[in-house]
Amino acid sequence: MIKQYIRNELSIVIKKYLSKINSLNNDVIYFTVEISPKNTEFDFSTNAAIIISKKLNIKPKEVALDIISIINENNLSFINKAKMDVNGIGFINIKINKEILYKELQNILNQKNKYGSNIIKNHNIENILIEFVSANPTGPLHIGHGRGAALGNALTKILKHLGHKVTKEYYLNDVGNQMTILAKSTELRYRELKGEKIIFPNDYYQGQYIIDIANKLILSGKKIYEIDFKYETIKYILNNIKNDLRKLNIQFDNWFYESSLINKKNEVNKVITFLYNSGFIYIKNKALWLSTKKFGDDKDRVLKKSNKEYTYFATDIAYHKNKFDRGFTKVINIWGADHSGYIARLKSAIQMLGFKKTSLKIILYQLVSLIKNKQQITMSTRSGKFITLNQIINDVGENVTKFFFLLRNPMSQFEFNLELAKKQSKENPVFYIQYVNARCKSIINNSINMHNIIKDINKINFKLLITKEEINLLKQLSLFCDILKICEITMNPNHLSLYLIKLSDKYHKFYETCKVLLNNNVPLTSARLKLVEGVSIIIKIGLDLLGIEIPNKM
RNA sequence: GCGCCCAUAGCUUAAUAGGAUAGAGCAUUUGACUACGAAUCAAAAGAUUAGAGGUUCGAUUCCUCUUGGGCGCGCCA
Repeated sequence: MIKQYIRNELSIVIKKYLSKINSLNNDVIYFTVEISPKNTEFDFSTNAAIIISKKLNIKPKEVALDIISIINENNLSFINKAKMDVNGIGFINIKINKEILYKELQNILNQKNKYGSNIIKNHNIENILIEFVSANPTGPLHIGHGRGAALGNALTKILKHLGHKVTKEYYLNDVGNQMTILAKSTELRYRELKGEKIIFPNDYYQGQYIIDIANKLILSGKKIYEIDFKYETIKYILNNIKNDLRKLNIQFDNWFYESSLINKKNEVNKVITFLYNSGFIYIKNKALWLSTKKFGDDKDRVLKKSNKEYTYFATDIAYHKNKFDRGFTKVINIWGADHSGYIARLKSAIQMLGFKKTSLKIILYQLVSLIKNKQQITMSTRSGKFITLNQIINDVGENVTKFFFLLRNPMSQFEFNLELAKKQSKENPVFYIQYVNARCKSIINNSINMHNIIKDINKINFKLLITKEEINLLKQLSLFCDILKICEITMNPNHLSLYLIKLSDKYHKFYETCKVLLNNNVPLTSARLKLVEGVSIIIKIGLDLLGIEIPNKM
């Protein structure tokens, strides 16, 4: 939390400054706390003076000098001293008290895998529903679903760790045309296998898995009139989807069936009535239209078709009302970019229902294309041409697959090059990080044979950790919680991945220069051992939050 | 045609609300295992941030245009 500490302390200093110059400015000031550029003796820098100078119309240099003198005159707990940047732009360079680094390491050692949890203040805790994957049960998961799955899973873990209440949900579209076509596809394949001559239409599901299902049904010995093709097909496909997710070690708290909104409670009807009474619905060409344009959509949308059927959109509104009615304060949807055009209408609808626009957060990720043998393969379930997620996991492993996604910004398009992924798997950053833990554990194991090692944290002299490599490592450790906060703000776990790589880098450098187990220096050995233990704890928490397993040996 | 998104080193990419000299990894070149695991470390080289304007103390980031790519524009789901 080191950046947060510094930020808090700076806020106090700024208040002092503002009262000193009799400013009545009460605006919230957003300033950055950055790691200082290389080749300075300072640890962090802030642009606070520049930001303030803009608001008050004073020269940044003057503001900076005033703030710096307040910092240097007072005895602060986190900031040791401050100085103006070399070019005199108005940046304030900050040197921290090393004590806070040692203190933070002690926090890590005391709290172990709970470190960083519950740093959210009570009134900021949200009850979050996060919906992801939600692939239609019309075929196996492919690589694109894997990206959504990895993202949702990691984000959930991070938000939970920070102290939010999070529920993971999979929305299952088990209604509509596509289901009818799916059932008929299986039935046709079944009859084909029974020896009938059939013509298999082009717009039916072409995949091999449909034939597999039909085969299974034949083996069951049931007569054709005894078989519920829709039920059996969905059951089979769903089972496969669950298996794939299990392989990635991803479990959902809820499987929400679209049909449940229509069959039992008729929630769709209720929502439409409500919207109608609120005056948001009109009739045109014998269909019911929702005036989503009023809330920023490109055009109005149909809720009930002229043939009396509901549209997908109508049930989706009911679904989202259902989410909020269950008491969730924040609803997160993770969608592929092909759904981007759908955001405006859904946001319109939830506002009509009286919910805040911001309580629904939609995270888009760009679609994944796959390169195999230098050929690009686009994913299409209907045509049956795709590489399944299962194949990828088998080829490159579940940890590498997940990390491959989590290392990148979700908004960047990326081509999953199968050959490259396999080739790189040996030099993959995952192993770089995991190797840190292996080295940590190895040292800790070897230390068992040493005598007089101090184990009581309170008796260890952490001030012995003074080399450049030790300090850099300690600093990196103390940034962990700041990174988690950034992941929360940006809703993007890739900052954590990058942080772990950076931490690994600092650790390997430390490992090369600072021998831990020294026969002639028990106090230093003990202190360094605790540092190693701290690193191991953070690596373990971090990888766990990303959903990646960590072996003690490799 | 309209809308959303993307473009950074040969390749894969980073940059938290506009901050200082744009960070990494792979590949290339060089050096380090008689110190806790060399799946590592040290070093070299590699960038006009697609192009052109604009906004300002300051732009990869914001605005406009151009080029190249992805996705979406149903009474489908």
